[in-house]
Amino acid sequence: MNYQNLLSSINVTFETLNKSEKKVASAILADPEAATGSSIANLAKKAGVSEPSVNRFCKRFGTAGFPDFKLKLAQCLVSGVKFVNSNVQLNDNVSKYTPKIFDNAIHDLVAIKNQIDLSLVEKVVDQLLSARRIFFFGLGTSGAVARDAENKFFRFDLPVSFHVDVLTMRMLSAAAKPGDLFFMISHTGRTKAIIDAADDAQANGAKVVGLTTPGSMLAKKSDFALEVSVSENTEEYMAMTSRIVHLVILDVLATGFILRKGPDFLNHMEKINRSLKPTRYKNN
Amino acid sequence: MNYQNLLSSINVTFETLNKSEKKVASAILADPEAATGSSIANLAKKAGVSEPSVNRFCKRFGTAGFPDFKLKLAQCLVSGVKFVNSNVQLNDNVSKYTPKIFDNAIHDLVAIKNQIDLSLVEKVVDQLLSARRIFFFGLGTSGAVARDAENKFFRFDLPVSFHVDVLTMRMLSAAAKPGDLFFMISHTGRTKAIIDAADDAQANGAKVVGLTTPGSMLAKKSDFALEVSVSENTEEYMAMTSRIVHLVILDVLATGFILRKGPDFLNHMEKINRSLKPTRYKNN
DNA sequence: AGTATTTCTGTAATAAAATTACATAAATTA
DNA sequence: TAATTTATGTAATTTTATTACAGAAATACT
Repeated sequence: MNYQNLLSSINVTFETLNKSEKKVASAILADPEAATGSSIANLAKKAGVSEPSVNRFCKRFGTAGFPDFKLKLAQCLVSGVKFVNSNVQLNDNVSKYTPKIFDNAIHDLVAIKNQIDLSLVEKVVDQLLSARRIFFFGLGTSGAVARDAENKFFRFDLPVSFHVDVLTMRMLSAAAKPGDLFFMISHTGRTKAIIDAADDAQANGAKVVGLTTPGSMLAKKSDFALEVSVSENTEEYMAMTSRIVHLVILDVLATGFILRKGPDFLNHMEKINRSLKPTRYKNN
Repeated sequence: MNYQNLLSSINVTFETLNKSEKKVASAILADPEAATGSSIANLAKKAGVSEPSVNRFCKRFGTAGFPDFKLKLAQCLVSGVKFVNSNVQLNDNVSKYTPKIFDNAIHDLVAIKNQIDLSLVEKVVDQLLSARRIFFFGLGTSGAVARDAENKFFRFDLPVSFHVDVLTMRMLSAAAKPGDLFFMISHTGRTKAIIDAADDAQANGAKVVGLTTPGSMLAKKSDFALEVSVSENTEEYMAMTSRIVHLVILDVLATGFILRKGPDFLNHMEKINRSLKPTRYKNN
């Protein structure tokens, strides 16, 4: 259990709590700030339970006891992220929905940061380093992510391309060869065109990396599945946080790539950055 | 006294402290993390002073007492630790650079969440609602953002398009009309093609929204400047957090748009979501 | 220098807070 | 319905923090 999302842990597990624990949870969620300042007796009274119930509650959430719980709660509040009730409501005004949208993104980033399989990251970096060619495939929202990925990775002196056209995807995967890397981006992991392309690519001896939801079809198929689970309901009004997380994971992979290439490689990167100078007006 | 920099307060005022207070300060500064976890007796022992001395020390720094002091110290560590040393180093391994990349993105999102001008958000939503046509312009990384924006806004039954081609940009801005909205995305805010297009569009009576760095050329020119400042040095190893923030801001705008349209509009959205069903395999 | 005064610091008592052990109550299962 | 498990509270204990006060150290003043 990580202190960064203590509040959201409480929120998420709320339904699994028993009666008195729910009372404690409600009391804390109602005013987390206040909870960090009050004594166990006070909070117990507010929640309408006994002091040991509060204590047990704290331990259930992986803290040493009440004082430790308060400490970690206080820390999780400082990051400015309140996960309580962060779903957008129909009657929200701008000062309500704006922080919620941010909080959702922040929340998911924190969650994935703590969940991400580091050895898998390394393996994927290995694949990127050794690939003969790299294809980023994505449709819809993930198409924008694929484009961003290409925009990042082409700088690495790699034969890389992104594709958002299902016919091109079919042709490329049908013509795949060992050494090719197909980097499939799909939030649902059920997009037919992507799944079919993954099948074809693998049948031809190419490797498939999937950036998708845990346990999805694509995740199961992929040689390397980067699984990203985002909070529920964030898609209701179209604020997809999954793509945000996908982009950051691609940043991580790109960073891993550069670091493995060593300091000399930075010259190459610098050359590319310099090339943009004439496209920009001077400052002021 | 601000708790956010309790640690630095201790540091700054160190010389003005008396003997036993200095001992306490040293003990805390030596290992602040440990201090947040220890009891007053423990810390007193470690510092070589009596317990009331520790207590007095805490009060001197504007806290209610030792527990309160620990709480605030813990909070200041959360924000402090993150900003220190969150830049990727050349010798970082995967377990070091991965959280740093995430932290950078999280940090910037938190910062912008607290800085964003809500009335400006509303104004831009107004513009989006009333625009005759909407164009998203962006190049390079911002091209992917523009693509993502289009992917979001076309669902709103709007004449919206995104462009990453400078010739097309020129032509569109040259042919702009009052009522058109040009949504310019540029991290640097100095990209010639974008600036030129903004000039042309405005000359033709169209409105320009800029999503860019504070005080940039584009920011100054824009009728509505959504200014996003991200932490320095994040671009060194190419983990651009600005585009992440840009995407989230576009989410905010999209959300504002939907909410203003009211509940009936959700049917329209639902229709679009349903349309994707045949493109996906069934779950399992 | 020596006394007075202020400031500092620790001891010991007190108060507050948290935890534990245990017993009873509630819920679940057989 | 009885047996068993799980949940919860009471009361005792332990830990922790604070306060009041007194003695020590430092400073200021004759």
